[in-house]
Amino acid sequence: MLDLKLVRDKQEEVEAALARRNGGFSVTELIEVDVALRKVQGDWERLNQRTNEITELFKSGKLPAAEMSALREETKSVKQTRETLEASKAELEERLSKIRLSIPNIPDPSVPDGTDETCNTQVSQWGTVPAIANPKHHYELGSNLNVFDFTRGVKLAESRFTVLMEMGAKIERALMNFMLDSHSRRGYHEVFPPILVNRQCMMGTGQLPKFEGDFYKCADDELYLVPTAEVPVTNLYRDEVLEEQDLPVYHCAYTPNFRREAGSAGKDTRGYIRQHQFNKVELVKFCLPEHSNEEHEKLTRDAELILEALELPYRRVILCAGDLGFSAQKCYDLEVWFPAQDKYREISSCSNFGDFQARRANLRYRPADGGKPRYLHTLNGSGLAIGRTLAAILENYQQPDGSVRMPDALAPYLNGVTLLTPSQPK
RNA sequence: GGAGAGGUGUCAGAGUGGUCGAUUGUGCAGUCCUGGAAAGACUGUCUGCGUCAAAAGCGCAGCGAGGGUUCGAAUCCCUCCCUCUCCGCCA
Repeated sequence: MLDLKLVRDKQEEVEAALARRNGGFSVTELIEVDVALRKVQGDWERLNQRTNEITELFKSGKLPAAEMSALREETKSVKQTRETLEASKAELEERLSKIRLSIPNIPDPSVPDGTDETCNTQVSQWGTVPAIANPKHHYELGSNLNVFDFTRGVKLAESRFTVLMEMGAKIERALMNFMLDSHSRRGYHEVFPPILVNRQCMMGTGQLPKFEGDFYKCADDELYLVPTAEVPVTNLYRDEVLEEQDLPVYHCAYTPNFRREAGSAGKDTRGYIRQHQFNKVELVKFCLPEHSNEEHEKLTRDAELILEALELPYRRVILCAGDLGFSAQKCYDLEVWFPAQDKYREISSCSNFGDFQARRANLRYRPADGGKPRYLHTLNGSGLAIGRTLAAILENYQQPDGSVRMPDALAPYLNGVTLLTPSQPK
């Protein structure tokens, strides 16, 4: 949610910044409604003032009977006018909040121009792409190694659900623990939040109201399956005021994630890359506004360290303004190398939201000097998407005979298993 | 799921329908006192919106949420939500 005062004072700058996104957002209607609302509110407040005056007169004690009934009459008419005003006030407020909730965040000045993902630019690159002759896809390798059972996943749910079998299940669990342990060592406090969250949470981080159809929702309860741990973890401190000295706050969390939209693109119809349900370890930060850029770099670095520990080649790209997510003001994607696809694929997305989510979720901190509460800044990033990590390991660590080595970093988590071979018993 | 209790300011906890943004205690900040601290004394200490260049000031709103009664509601009535306790059912 944008700062209304900023929009009022710097309409043209805001509009120009929003124009860098796709979709042509305008704030003219917002301004109109805001002006109208403030006028109605002023009128309404003056009526309240009069009502309060009349109440005072009654309180003072003995009023002549004639005056009392005159005042009663006046209150009646004031009440009528007020009801009319209240109706339009409510309508304007509704419109205003609807508009505000549907306008995305302003791209940071350091975000490059561009219309879509083809305009994203590489910032850095790590590792060397392995030389593999005729690399197999992760889903071929994984099926042969009894890591994935795609067919039964569909039987149990529907397409884009997969059963992890045997070592598949174990590696997934190992990755989860490895990631959480690594981040914990770097100061991220681990939490394990509810997987179902209420509507307010989804509004707070910006998933709703705009993308209603993208999520799984309970039929009989106002609850949603989380599309990312970002939602519950960012909402941990919703409607709270943190102390400045407690900032920054770092959290890491594992959750499964559920996304309906995952199938709509028609991409990655095979394999384990794009599922309706997938596991992820998420990093979330709350910090002072003046530190969020620096914290963003550090957070992205913390996600990269997981890829480096697993020795997976990757690159960092900065998203152009047109590809930026709704709530983000700046975002780096980490893309891991997939040999069989012969390209880098997204495995982490690290965003700085500025105060956009903080306004929606009412996340504030009390300055150390005791001043008024201010909105803090929120950030998050995948650290990492576990399923894609598993897929990337299969492809990058594959051997010519169809077996797959395991990354050294996972050794403590795999009970000594260092190699997956097709002959492995079921 | 059944029965009961309750939702007020950092917390605890008052509040005959008007004098309540709200007693008091506690916490916090400042001043005094002290060699220093504790204790004690005093003062201050909620948030949002509007007005204003800004601050002060002023106005409006807020006692879980939403309605109703009334000249006037934290206080009365209705609906909803949430929390707690006991029972049941379970992991």
